[in-house]
Amino acid sequence: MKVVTWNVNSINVRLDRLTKLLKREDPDVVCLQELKCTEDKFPFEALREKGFESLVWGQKTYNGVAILSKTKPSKVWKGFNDASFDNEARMIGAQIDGLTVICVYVPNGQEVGSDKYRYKLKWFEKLRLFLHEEVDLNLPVLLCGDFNVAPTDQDVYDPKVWRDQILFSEPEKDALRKITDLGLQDLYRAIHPEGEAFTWWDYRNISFPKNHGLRIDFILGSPLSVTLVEDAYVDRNERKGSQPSDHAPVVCLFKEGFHQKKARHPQAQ
DNA sequence: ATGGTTGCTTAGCAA
Repeated sequence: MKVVTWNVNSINVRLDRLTKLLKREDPDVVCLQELKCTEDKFPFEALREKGFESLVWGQKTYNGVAILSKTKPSKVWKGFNDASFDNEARMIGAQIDGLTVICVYVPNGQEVGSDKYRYKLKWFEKLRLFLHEEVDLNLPVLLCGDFNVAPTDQDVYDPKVWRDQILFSEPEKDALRKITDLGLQDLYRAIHPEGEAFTWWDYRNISFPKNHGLRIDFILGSPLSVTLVEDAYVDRNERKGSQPSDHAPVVCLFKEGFHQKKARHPQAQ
């Protein structure tokens, strides 16, 4: 059982790279962010030919999220069912053979102190409440996506430069920590407690050749999923070559039996 | 140095 999350920065520009990734990694589930297209322009058929059914919440020009699966996923959420947040396509959730998969594209925030920054912090709090109230974290749950926050000093190339900057400010880190405090563990760090593994490099300033990156894309897992993690890595090579996304995919490999896992302590309602 | 690059859309915004 393999899960991939990737901010593609336009699904149609990245379709060729995506189909090669599907062949190379042979994942079971793929979470995509920043589709930058509406559902009528989403390449359902091209992905079906590669063996994947797609669940899509699109938006014109901006945002857009999708979950691809070899087995047909059932839609459980498109957004928070809250009109004050659901004008932007940033969250989609699916049930896939007893596994709950939630795919998020957290707002970037643009600049510390801006309106977009305040919206980002509110969005994080909405996500936390949603997870707390609507998701049974005693079951196998994966929360995957672009969180637009680097949690620790080793997740940025120069913590002194990034101190209090967007993607690394303390309120953003606190907001992410409140998500992980629900019991959702960073599965990359479960396998690799130390060391750099950036997932995003700005297109500007030749950031990638200088490895001026941040680790802001994660697969977070509920306790049952942590017990089954076998491996986790960043597909850094995907950032190389012609027309890359500015993000690299994050991959998580699980032992067999994931779908059979049942909660030991069903959540009291 | 208020820069730089990419994508969507077509001059300006978002990242």
